[in-house]
Amino acid sequence: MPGRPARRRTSVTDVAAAAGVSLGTVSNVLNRPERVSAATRERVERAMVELGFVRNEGARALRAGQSRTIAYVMLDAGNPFFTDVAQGIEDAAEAADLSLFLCNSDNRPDREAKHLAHLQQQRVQGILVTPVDPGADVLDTIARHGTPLVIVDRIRHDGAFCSVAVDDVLGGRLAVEHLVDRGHRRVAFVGGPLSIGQVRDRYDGALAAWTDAGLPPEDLVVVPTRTLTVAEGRSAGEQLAALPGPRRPTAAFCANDLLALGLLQQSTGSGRRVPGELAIVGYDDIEFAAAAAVPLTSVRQPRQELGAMAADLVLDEATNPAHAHRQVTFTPELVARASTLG
Amino acid sequence: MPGRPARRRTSVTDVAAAAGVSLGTVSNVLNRPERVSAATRERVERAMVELGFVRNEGARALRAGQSRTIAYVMLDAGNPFFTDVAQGIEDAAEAADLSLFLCNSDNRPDREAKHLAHLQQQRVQGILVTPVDPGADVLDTIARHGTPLVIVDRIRHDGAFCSVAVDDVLGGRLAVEHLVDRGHRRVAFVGGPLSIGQVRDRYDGALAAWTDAGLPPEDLVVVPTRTLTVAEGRSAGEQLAALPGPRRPTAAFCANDLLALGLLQQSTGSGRRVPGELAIVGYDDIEFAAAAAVPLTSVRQPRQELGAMAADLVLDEATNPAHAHRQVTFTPELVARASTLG
DNA sequence: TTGTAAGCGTTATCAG
DNA sequence: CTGATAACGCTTACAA
Repeated sequence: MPGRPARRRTSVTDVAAAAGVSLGTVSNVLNRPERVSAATRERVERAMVELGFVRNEGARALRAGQSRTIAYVMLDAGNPFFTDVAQGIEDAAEAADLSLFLCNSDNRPDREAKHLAHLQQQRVQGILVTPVDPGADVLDTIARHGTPLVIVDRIRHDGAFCSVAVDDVLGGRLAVEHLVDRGHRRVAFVGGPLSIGQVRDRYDGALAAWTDAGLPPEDLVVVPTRTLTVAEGRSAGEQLAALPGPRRPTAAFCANDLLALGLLQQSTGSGRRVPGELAIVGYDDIEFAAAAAVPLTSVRQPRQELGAMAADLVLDEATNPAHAHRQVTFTPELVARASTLG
Repeated sequence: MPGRPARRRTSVTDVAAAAGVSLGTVSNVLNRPERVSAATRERVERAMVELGFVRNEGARALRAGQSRTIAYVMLDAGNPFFTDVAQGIEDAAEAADLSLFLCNSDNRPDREAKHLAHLQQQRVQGILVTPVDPGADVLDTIARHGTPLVIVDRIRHDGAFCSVAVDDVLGGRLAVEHLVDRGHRRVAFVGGPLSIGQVRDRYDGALAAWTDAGLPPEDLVVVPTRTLTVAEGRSAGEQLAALPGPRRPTAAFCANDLLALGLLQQSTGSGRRVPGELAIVGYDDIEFAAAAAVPLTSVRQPRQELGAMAADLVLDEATNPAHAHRQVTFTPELVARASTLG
């Protein structure tokens, strides 16, 4: 078995030599084939195949001064919400003939910073990011250095970047209005930490709807969580179960679907009927929400549209000299299912 | 509000001019700082900050002849199994001081091919891929052109690449042995198409265990699916429910967890008790498996280890002249939970 | 210790 | 329509 192919790859020069033309002609075949006679072109193309020529994108970008790549730095690749957003970006990128690279910060600021630095060194055309902290200085630094950057699913209130997000205050409202409509008068808000803008907004919307309905604020019980994960949802369920009967909420609004699924599992697993004894509303409407054993009522965000819009915005910033930053907000929608409709 | 920063970014030359040194010195500050006097170095570093210098990785790689990036082309970013594999790769890559780009083929051969082509044009150090079709010619083409390539979670039987996978025949065995142990004498295998190597192997292992137990092959009923998704799991549930009582299996082994979750949901949703009337075993042990309303018995694959090993293999192929292709196989493990333990 | 110059692979310009 | 040449930003001998 022979070793790997030699270290140096074949270049336009090699192709030119093999085809008996100058390298300018090879470049023309690549970039303006119409300027080359059919015969020559064919000879060059044959040489390319024979030599296994692969264009060096780095050199090309170096010369051109810009690349054909954008990137999305995800907050949590394990959360289906973000992979759906990524899907939307991918489709938009494909339509614009751009390639998309995905990176996962996994909620870690250090990893996020590393990815961002690497991407700007790669001179990608633009960066989409769902940041750990939308206020973080790294983001400004990237933008200041000239790489277009769009914030996805978060808002930066100073308008320093384009951003696309969903109206989470409204989403929180929808969830609680639904529960109030179904007759619940003691409801838990499960989620945290409130320092996350999303969580804060959903809570604010929830509280607004609650008081608008004339209900006492103390009957909207906050069950704080450390993260937005299934495991934390389970432990929230234990906390709820520990409350004395009269103080125990008859419904819970969870800040995302992972929490809701954890809560659902803990509840049914320990014998509480859902929605009979505890109604549950999630947030995001990920695929697993509908697929849960008790299909989950959830607030749906237009995930793919979110991604597609973000892609359009970076592209505009990268190519349109008259670009102005925009904050685009989408409207969420409540999807009622069995977990509240018993 | 001023427009974006000027098109041209500051280069080593600019930094050199600003710091009053030659560009060679700037490069030394970047690459062999010990060769530069402290005073000069500091002057250069200050200039870098002031000018907002960002190293151009494309140019660097061009000159160096190699990049510090590897990539993983995922089969389905929406399947938590693959994001966990990616997590393992990311950790290994970080340890080796490499950056990882993720791409998602979304089960589409055309998208896979596009990503692979783009990556080899980017001259990444190596490519990890879970291919739509491990036998596809594109893979050979990549390798022939000199980019190290490792197949993840699939096997290429001709040994043309390194690969890491899990012993799926054994996994299938474990699942069915467990069910037989629990007394089941009529079992469904839910999964398909059998043209997918994984599915085929799991089925073969299941059948082997079944006949080894002295049970008649026709009592291991195949319920074919078109894809490995939650939706197909649900429709498999409907097919099972439609079978006349005596012909209806008392347990199902699903080719992955998404199918199992769909089946679980359809079953409990239509009033069948799990595991009382139908025991269910999944495959992959994704996080949602344990979090399902009836926690799912599943065959666990060492996902992170799979990813980490794959990263080690590409790295070896990229850097070790004596590299020889290896097929690494991991051993799966059955995790028994409520869905079979009633 | 610092500076100079060549070259990585590509593309665009401009003269033939 | 073709071919020589410069330039993109960086690294690395090698010279000063």
